[in-house]
This record gives sequence, C-alpha cells and structure tokens, in this order.
Amino acid sequence: MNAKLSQQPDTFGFNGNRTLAQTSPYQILLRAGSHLKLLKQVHAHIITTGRNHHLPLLTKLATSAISSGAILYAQKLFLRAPTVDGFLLSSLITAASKFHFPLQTVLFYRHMLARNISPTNYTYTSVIKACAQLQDPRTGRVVHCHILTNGFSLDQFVEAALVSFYAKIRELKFARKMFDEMPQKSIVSWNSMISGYEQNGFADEAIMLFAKMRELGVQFDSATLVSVLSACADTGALELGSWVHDYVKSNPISLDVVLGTALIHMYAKCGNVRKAQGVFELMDEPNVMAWTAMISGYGMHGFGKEAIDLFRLMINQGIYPNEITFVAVLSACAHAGLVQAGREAFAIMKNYGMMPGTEHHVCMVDMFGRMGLLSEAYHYIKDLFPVQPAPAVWTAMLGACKLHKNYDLGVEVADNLFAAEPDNAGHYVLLSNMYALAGQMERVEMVRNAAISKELKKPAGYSVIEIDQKAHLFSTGGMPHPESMAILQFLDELVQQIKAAGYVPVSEAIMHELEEEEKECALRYHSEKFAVAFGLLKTRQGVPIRIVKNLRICEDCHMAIKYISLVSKREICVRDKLRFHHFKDGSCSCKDFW
DNA sequence: CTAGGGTTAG
Repeated sequence: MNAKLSQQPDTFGFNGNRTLAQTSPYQILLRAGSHLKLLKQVHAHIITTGRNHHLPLLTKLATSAISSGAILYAQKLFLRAPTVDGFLLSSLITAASKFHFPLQTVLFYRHMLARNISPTNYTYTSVIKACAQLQDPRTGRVVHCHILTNGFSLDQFVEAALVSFYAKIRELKFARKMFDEMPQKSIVSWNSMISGYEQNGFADEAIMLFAKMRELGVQFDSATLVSVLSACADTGALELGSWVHDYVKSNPISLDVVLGTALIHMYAKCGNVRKAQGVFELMDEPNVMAWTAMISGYGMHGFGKEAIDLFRLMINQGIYPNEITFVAVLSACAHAGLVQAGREAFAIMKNYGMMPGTEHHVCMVDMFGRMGLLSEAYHYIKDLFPVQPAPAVWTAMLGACKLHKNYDLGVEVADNLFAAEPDNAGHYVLLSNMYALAGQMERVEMVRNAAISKELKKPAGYSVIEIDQKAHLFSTGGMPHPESMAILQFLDELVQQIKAAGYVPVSEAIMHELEEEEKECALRYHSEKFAVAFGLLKTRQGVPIRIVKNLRICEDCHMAIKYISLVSKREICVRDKLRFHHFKDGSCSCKDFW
C-alpha cells in the first residue's frame, strides 16, 4: 500500500511532506476547490507572500469563489485587483454565467466594454446565456449587435446561444429564422429550438421539428429526447413517448436521472402510471425531482395512498423535499380526499424551513372544499390575513361552493374573485354560473357586460385523441373535423342509449348565458363527448379510449362519459386540466371529486 | 496556468 495515502492530509489536502511555502500557490488553489473557507485562507496566504499582484492567481481565486457561490467576494476581489486584463474579465464572465449569476455576468461584461477589452466567442456565449436567464430582451439584442459588428455571428457556439436566447424570450419565430439560416446546425442548436418550442407551449412544433430531425438523419441525443418527452407529456402523445423509451432501451443512451424523470413524467401524463412506476423503480439514484414526478403522477391519477407512501419512503431515505414536492403531495391528498394526511404533510413543511406559498394554499382550500369542509376551507382563507389570497385560492373555494351547492357563500367568494381578477376571461363561466345558481341575475349581467366591454374571450375548450399515431382535435371554436357529420350522428344515437340507461343531462337552466353561442354552434356537444364518440367509432372493442382536454371536464360530460363507459363496455381515460379520470363500468376513478 | 451552447418535477 502506498505509504503517502495513509498519511493524514492537512487543511489544504497535503501529505505533510511539503510545506505551504514550498508548494506553488496555484497548486494550493486547485486543492482548495470550491470551499470558500479554504479559498479565504489561500487568499490570506497569497497576500502575506506578496503575490496579490499576480493576476492569473487572482483569476483562479475569483472563479473558484464564484463556483462556491461567493459572488460578492469575487466582485470585491475584482474591484481591488491592482490591474485588470481580458483574461480576468472573461474568466469572471464565464464563471458568473455558469454558476447562475446572470446580473453579475452582464455587469462584468460592462466592465469589459468600459476598459475597451475585446470580448471573445467564449464571452458572448456566456453573456447571451445570462440575458436569457434574466429574460432581458433589450440587453440581449444589444449584445447580438456587438456580436454582428465584431464578426462572431458565424461561430457555432455563439449562434446556438443566440437561438436559445431568442427561444427563451419567446421570440420563437425569430429563433426559428436564425436556426433555419444557420449553414451548419449543431445538435445543440436543434435541441435549443426543440426545447424552446416545448417550453413555450408549442409541443406540436417541438414534435414536428424532431420528426424533421429524424427525416434528415440528424443524430439526436439524450437532451433532444428529454425535450421530446416533455412535448409528449404536454400533448398526451403516448405512442411517440413509448417509441422514445424503446429507443433508449435499444441504444447506448444511458438512462440517467434527467431522462428517467422525463420518462416518468411522460408516462404519468399520458395516462400510464404503472409504466411510470416501472421506470422509477429501475432508477439508480432518483433525486428529489424524480421522486416528485412519481408522487405527482400518482396524485393526478387519484392514487393518494401511493403518493403518501412514496413521500414517506422518500423522507426515510433522506431525500430532502422542496416546495414542489409538497405541492405534489398536497394535491394528491386533495384529489383523493385524504384530509388528515394532507394536514400532516402541510404541518411538516415548516420542519424543512418552508413557508407555504400560493400553490400550497390552493391545494389546502381545494382539499377541504372537495370534501365539503367549506367552513374549514373558508377559515383557512381568512387565517391567511394579512396575506391577500391569490385569485387561484378564490377559484378553488368557488369550485367547492358550487360542488356542494352553498350558493350564499358562493356569491361572496365570487365577489372576491371578480374583485381580485376582473380581467381573467377564464373565470367568467364559473362566476356567472355561480351568480345564476344563486339567482343573482343582475350580477350575471354585470359579469357579462364586463366580458363584452373588455372584449374578453374565454379560452376555447378542445379535446385531443390520438389514433394510429395521429392526433385528432375537437374544438367548439375551430375547424370542424372532416368526419363531423358521421360522428354527430353516432353521438346522437349514443346519447339516446345512455338516456335509456339512466343518464339525465345536467339542466340547461344552470348553464350560463354566455354559452348561448356555443349552443347554437353546429357542434352541439362539448369537445370531449365528440372525441369519445370518435374514439369509439375508430377503435376496436377492448381498446381503451384516451382523451386529453385543455380545460376541466364539466359535470354533464363527466356524467355522460360514466354512462358511455357502461353502455359501450369500454374503458375511457380523460386527462383534464388538473387530473385524470378513468371511466369504467359506469363509474370514475375520481369518485366524483373533480 | 483558463473557459463554451441544449435537457428533468407543479
């Protein structure tokens, strides 16, 4: 055995056979790594040995300090440096950008310009990345101008950084234009473009660009697939998502924690929790994000107990939960009616040094409200004082009032919601329904007038069903499906059948007046009924029907689909804005907690 | 003596 290895290292990791003074300060710095305490000792050493004029040393010291998170220390070092050169500044810029100090990155860049030091391509990529992190289009465009005038616009790295920047500030058309005009497209620029689409809600474009990549035979990698999986999760594209999983299994792509988490998320959001579970169980070292993805997957399918058990297991394994983990846990409790477990989880947040935020408040109110504990929910909101409840908290409370038919409280809550967010068109249906239910017709009129005068349009509801790898979209507002007539006829027959089985449409009287236009529309049913009918027409008996809807499913459709699952003897799975509904034999997995 | 662009959970 090597004798040196058995010797105890001193503070700087030496074996004791050389003294500090004999070792090069640079070596000491390297050994100090990113431990701020050690770095400060090295700094003192540098000063006492009279080497604080040595720029390369100061540079390494400052970048190490940044890597330890001590950006202020690095800034002080910089300001007190006897001289400054381009090497020091570009090192500071890249380090500050890499360790997520975008504001300081831009400030160092300003120093560079003020001292007339020419930036390099390294500098530009870092600064552009910082502008993206800051969501600062103005500075980013200025830097883009500098790039053009200094002749760096054809650098592969700089170009990829610019595409990523424009995608991240939601200038997707411009990002795509730059991307299309790139003579040499690196894999990173493809990935920037695909992830840019996905992150900004254009999952279809992300999937189409990936298809183009395959068509052109461009090699993709793990980062590409992660973004594609997110896009599949967004749209419910299970077939493509499964293809990605198979590809990963049969190719030398390591299933790391990032890719694993993306797969869990995809399977959960495409309706297949068991597959998500399978991926999770195969992961070597799931981190907090992987655990949270799995907990949330259970939650959105109504498996509250599984979610709670997994959360407990996570804690026992010493994984530190974060705010998002608690959102997933509380939401799982809300969707499964596990009030006691939810209270306990909420109570331990403070053990982890966390203050509940809006999302947690929404979950708690939702949880109490769904269970009919309206007064508990309402007191929860009142106890937030002096914190003003966010509109989403009022929305949860309003939904609970409607579900449990407490119209007096509902009107009060609706007034609060309307006052808190008068311009949100998404609330109008819920608001005016509540006022109509309470017989407050002058308030219905007020909401309606506000909507008209502000030209607010509620988001159009749509449902998507994937059949033979092709997505079919049904919407009350958009283009009719080419087979509308046949589907409508089939749907009418279906409605007769479920009426015979006991289905009673939810009374038109409580439907809100604003929906008048919708009733006149050629599509006389909500999009999810249409999608279900289409699915029944196009798939064989025994094949489950999977629908993705952008809004929450309404009471009438929920009831109707329960009956449809009964008369057609089909499993029907609907993902709405919040959660999954698995319909089978006339009942729904949500136990009517929707 | 140095440092790049893209990817995960609500």
